[in-house]
Amino acid sequence: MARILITSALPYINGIKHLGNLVGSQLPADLFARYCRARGHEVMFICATDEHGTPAELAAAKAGQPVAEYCAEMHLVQAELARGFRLSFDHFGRSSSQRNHALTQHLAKRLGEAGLISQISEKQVYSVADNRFLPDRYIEGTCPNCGYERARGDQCEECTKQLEPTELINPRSAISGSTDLEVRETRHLFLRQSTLRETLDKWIDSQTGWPVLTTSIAKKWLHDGDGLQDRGITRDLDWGVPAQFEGAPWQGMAGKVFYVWFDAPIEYIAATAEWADAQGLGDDAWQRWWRTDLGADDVRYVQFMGKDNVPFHTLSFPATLIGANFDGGEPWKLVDYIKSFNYLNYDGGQFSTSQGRGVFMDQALEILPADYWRWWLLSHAPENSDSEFTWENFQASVNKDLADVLGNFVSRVTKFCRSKFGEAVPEGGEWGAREAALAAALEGRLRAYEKHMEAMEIRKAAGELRALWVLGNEYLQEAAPWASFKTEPEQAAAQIRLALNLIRFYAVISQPFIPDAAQATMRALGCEDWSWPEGAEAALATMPAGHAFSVPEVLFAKISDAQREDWAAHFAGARG
RNA sequence: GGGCGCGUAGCUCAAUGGUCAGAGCAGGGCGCUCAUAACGCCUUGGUUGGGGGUUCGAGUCCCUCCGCGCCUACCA
Repeated sequence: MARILITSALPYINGIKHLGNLVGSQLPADLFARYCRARGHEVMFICATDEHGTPAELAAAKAGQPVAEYCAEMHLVQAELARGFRLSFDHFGRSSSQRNHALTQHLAKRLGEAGLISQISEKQVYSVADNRFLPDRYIEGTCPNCGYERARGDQCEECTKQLEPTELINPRSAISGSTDLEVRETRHLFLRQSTLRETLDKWIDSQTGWPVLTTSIAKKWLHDGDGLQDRGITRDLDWGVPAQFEGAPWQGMAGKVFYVWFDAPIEYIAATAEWADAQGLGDDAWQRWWRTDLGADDVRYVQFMGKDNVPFHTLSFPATLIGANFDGGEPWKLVDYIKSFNYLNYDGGQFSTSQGRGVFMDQALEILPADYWRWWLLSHAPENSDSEFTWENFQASVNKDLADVLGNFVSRVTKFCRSKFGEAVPEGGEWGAREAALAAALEGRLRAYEKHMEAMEIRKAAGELRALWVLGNEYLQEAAPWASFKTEPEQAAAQIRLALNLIRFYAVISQPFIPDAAQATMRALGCEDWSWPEGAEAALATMPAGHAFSVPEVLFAKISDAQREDWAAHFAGARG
């Protein structure tokens, strides 16, 4: 048994996430967590909402709510959707928690003591009407290069030229449209991660088997241009972790908060502390996952995220943890493996939150149960390149894989048994060569499935799982119990006894992908033995003759052409 | 502009430099009748984006061209 710490990138608080977000971090993390638990490992699976930053404040303002209230509500909404998709977090925290406030300030203080924090004064655009400093992209104006009138302060989307906000002609606030802008001086804390460049470089080099996507992005940031740059870790905002606090090794930061990308990853740790609090446990309960001097030395830590999050997880967060251990006093657990994902596109374009294009988590659950989405998304996870969602492909995959191959197998076996032997595992007969061959084939594919799951090769694992389902149909076709029943009912009984146990076998191994269907199947079988099959032969004898079961409801109803067309039209345009 | 990646069957995707480039779906044929008109077997389909090179051997390595995507440090 191993101890495995799993974190999913934190979903941002300002709205409901779409399926592209889901498949890029939370869903594959859940798959892995469920698999690890099923194999008997001790798992800590952590996620949280990322609640700080300008977009959260603006979303709250738009909703006419105080930001704290808005975040509290949206956190509940996201937590409910996570439950809807059966995301099995041990704790779903909030980056605005007291635990995160305390830990963020603690780590910042340690970094200050290590000499890794500097103060830099810089000029930023301030909007008088909005009463706030504006991030570059919240300033709009005419592009000095191409004349596009809605160019953003960081880059013109029309001609792709990178800009400084002060270069824009007729600049205005993208929030209010106000042109009452001025350049003001402001001081901020910077994380001197440039001094850790070599350390980070060596650390990344020492990792083996990381996805190319992960290492190439990290290397780019480490070596591009002048190399890794120091990064501002504070902002002029109200909502967040105050950068000025008792015992801080600096002055003059009153009214400022830490930048979200400083405090968000720290929330992985803080959320584990929130978990311990919720369980009524002491600090040692979470420290044994995060401090290698306090029990975490045998922990394997795996992170899941979309490619846009890679720089923060390969560089700034490790820099924070390494820096905080400058004197060897606080050895924090660093990540062992980063599984990163490309993007999922929607029917020829991108999912778009602003344009309401694509399917969002709440809408998805309104039209179909979670398992349908879990299966399609995971079996098409964008591991090697961006992948694409189309309704035709979704309908075809779900109908064929779930309804025909798996669902119909359960149906044909249980109904045949009910009509010929009644609703109990039949007795009599013996295994023959065909049954032994099936057991061997199942075991071979099961080992391959396990290998892919352990390597987090998600699409390959899904393919192997499907192939395992197919073996059942092949066996049934060859064994033909409907024929043997007429001549040798004992033989048919042995075949069906095996087939019923095979259904349980499928429920157990499929549970990480389709937990609800697995539950429903086990309930119908009246079986509570979820033990992972070590040997196929023994696993196929779990339910003995005489064990009562019932025929389950149809596990997966098919998606009709009419439904598909309806949804395709409905989700093409604006949300709602 | 710079960097990274991708381009393989109608579709979605596989293939440590090494048999005839594979699988699922879709298409075609046959079989079965337990089952959600489901299942099984067989089968059609490719100049691996174009061109050049290295090699005994290239989907894979190098160069070049075409097309697409992502990142480029103040969105998170």
